[in-house]
Amino acid sequence: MTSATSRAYDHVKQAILDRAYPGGALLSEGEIASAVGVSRTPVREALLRLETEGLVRLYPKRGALVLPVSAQEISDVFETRELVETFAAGKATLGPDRIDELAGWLEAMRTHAAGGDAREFARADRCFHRTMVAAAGNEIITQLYDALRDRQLRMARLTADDPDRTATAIQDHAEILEAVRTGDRERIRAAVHRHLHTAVTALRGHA
Amino acid sequence: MTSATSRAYDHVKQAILDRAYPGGALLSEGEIASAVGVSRTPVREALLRLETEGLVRLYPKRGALVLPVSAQEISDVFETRELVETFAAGKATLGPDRIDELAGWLEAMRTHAAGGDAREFARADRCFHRTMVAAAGNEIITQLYDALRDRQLRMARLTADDPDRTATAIQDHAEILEAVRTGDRERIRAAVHRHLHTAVTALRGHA
DNA sequence: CCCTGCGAGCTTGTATGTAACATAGATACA
DNA sequence: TGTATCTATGTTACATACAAGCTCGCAGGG
Repeated sequence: MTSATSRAYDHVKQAILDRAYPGGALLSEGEIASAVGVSRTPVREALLRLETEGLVRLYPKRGALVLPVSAQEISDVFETRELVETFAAGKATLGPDRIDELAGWLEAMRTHAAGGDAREFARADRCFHRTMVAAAGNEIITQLYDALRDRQLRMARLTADDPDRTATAIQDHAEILEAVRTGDRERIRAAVHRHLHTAVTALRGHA
Repeated sequence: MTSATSRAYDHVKQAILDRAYPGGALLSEGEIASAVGVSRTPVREALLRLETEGLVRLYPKRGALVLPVSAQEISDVFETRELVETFAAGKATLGPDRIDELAGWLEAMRTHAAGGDAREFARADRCFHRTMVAAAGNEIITQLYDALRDRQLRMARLTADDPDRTATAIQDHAEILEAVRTGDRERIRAAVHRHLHTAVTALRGHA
C-alpha cells in the first residue's frame, strides 16, 4: 500500500504534466483530496513539494495556482540543461558498463521509434541523458537535472509522433555515444551541444 | 504575525546551520513543536521543506535525521558553485547600476572586516556573488545558487575572524569588480574562477 | 451611474485525535 | 549460549475539527 501523500503527489503531478490541470488553473486542497480519496493533509504536503519543484504556486488562503509555462521558464530550463549536460559531458568518465548502458537506451529509442511508442521513446531519451549526467558523480546536479526534465515535460506535446524528429534525435544520440566511445571530452561536449541546439529549435518551432 | 510554519522553518534551519542541532541528530516533530510553541502540523511542513533543501532526511515513523555534512556534499556544493558562477560571469551583462551594487557590497565587506563583524561580512560576500548570478537572468539557476549558499553555511565556521582570509577575499572581489568594469567576460570568468579556487582550498585547510 | 460596505461562501492555516508502525529490551525457549 | 518472540514506548501518517482570511456579489447611498 503506497502512502496517501505519494498518491496525492503522483496524481497532481501527472495531471499537471498531462495538462489535465492546465496552466492557470486554481486548485483547492479539498477538490484534490476528494478526487484522490484522501484527506486534505497529504494533499497539502504534495502541493508543498510541487511548489518547490516549480509546478505550482501556493497563494495563502486562495489556493494552488498551476503555473503556466512562460517563455522565461522555457529558456531557463533549456539554458540550464545545456549548462548541466555540457558540464557532465566534460567531466564524466564513462567506463565500459556505462557505455553499454547508453547503448541500451539508444537501442530502446530505436525500438520504440519504430513501434511508434512516443511515451517510451521519450523515456529512453531521458534515461540516456540521465545516465551521462549521473556519471559526473555530482548528486546536486543530478537531482537538478531530474527536476529540469520534469518541467520540460509540460513544454511540448510528445514529439515522437514526428518521424523526422525521432530520426534526428536518434542520429544525435548515436553521435554522442560514438564520441563517448572515443573518450574525447571535447568531442562529447560538442555533440551534446549540437543535440540540445537542434532539440530546442525543434521545440520552439512546434510549440 | 508571521505564520507558525515559517517560525518552525526558521527555527529548525537556524538551529541546523548553527549546529545547535548537530549532524546526526534525530529530531522528532513533537520535540520541535514544543520548542517553537506550535503544533506538529507546521513543524511537519517545515521539515518537508528542509528535506528538499538537503538539510534533513525524513525516516518514516522514525524521525528527521539532521544530515551530517559529507565530503561528497562539500565537493558537490563547491563544484556546483563554480559551474553556476562561471556561467553567470560569462553571461551576465552588468549595467552601471549593477556595478554600483557590486561596489556597495564590496564596500560593506571592507567595513565589516574592519569592524570585525564576521556575520555581516559573510552576508555581504554572499550578496556580492548573488548579484552577479542574478544578473545572468536565469531564475532556476539563481534559486539553485541560494540553496548552495545555505548548505555551505554548515561547512565552515565563519572564517571572517582570520584577517588573512578576509584580506584575500576582499582582494579577490575587488579583482572581480575590476574585471566587471572592463566588461571582458573572459577576464571576469577567470577572476571568479581564481576566487573560488582560493576559497575552497582555504575552507579545506581550516575545516 | 458609481462607489462603499457588508455578508455569504469559499479557501487555507493550525490544532488535535487516533491508529499503525518501528524499535529496543526483556523474556522464554531450544 | 543464541535466537525468536513478546511487549512497552516512542514516533509518524492521516483524518478531522475549527477559526480566520480572502473574494465576490449585492444592496444602498451618493
